[in-house]
Amino acid sequence: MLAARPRSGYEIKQLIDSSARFFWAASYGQIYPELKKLESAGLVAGADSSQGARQRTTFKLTADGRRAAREWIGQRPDVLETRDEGLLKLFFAGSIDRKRAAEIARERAAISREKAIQLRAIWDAVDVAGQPEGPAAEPDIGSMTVLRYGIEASEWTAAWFERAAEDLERATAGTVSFPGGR
Amino acid sequence: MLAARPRSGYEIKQLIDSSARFFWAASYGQIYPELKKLESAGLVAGADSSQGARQRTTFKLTADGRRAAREWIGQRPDVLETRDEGLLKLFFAGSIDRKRAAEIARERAAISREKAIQLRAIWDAVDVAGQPEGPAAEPDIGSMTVLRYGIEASEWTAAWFERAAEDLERATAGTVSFPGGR
DNA sequence: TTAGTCATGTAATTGGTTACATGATTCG
DNA sequence: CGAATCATGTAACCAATTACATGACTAA
Repeated sequence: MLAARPRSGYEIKQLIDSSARFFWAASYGQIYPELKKLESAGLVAGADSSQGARQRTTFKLTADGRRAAREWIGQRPDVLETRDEGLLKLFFAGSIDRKRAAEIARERAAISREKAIQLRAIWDAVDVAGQPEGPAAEPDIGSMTVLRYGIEASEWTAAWFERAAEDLERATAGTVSFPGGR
Repeated sequence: MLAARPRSGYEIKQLIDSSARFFWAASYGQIYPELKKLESAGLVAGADSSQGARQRTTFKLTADGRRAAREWIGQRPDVLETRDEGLLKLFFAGSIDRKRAAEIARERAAISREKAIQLRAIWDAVDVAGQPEGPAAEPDIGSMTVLRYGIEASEWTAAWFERAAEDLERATAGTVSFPGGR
């Protein structure tokens, strides 16, 4: 995040919450100590940028830091972890409460639907803010792609679970057979 | 997992690794201590089921445990966390290494493609094993739904990033304009 | 004036992984 | 006979959240 421009810990947190949160969250308790660690490793440099009595430290990448970032981005992505309580509950519905399965699927659909709405709001905000500065602003292609993915994946997922809920309703109501199976 | 039938910690880990891992992972270092905690809370009961000299403890749900499970599954799913390094790298590509964006998208697609293949293998294994026992076996509807979701979502994601990689290639090669934008 | 936001930070705790240690059994 | 698998467990460590503490500035 410092590669784009110098920022304070507070700004980093804000930026995460308004964009990266849906695929990589972070808290102050992680950000501030990490900035200190990076500074003592010589990868970032902090400079006081207080406004009057309100304290503020902005950090920028050092040459080493920029090199480390380049190296990191050059490596093949590896981490892909998910904790999805909706899937977990659906997974166990059969052995704990069979008839709740459809309801869980519906709730899971709602979660994705809400997420899609939130991400769309971010998209619209960026879209409006990004334009007025002219062609030089160049809305960041990578982050916009990620955002688009977030929106479309959430919508796809919401539709998937809505459909699954219908199938499950039919299956749990009458016979045990599973429509669309195989 | 104990709601379906009594299991040992080892079996729980196996079951997770062969099905739930993709949306909720767990390690021995988590499972064994947790079983002890649940036992002292009276939610599960362990019984020795050693075969000869090979030790083995199977745990089953107590009445309280079953009640707790029902209560848990009755609650609306809440946790939905993701750590996706591919998205993270793509997000930063613009400020660190613009021309790597397409490559990252392609790598991200490959990750989802591999996942889809793994999940398909599980599906096929369950499908074969589940049938011979006749209609009484009743392949668990919830877990099969979850598995189907995993497969289809992974395939959808792989296709999405493949397409995004093509768009990014075109965008980074020539002009800065973003096809398919908005 | 007060609620909201800007701004930084730490302590306690949680949740989890990795690596290690041990040993039995089974199958090719 | 050796490799794989069954089986349990702990210690060290790491990553991260939550809650708390502090205080300045700003806009209604």
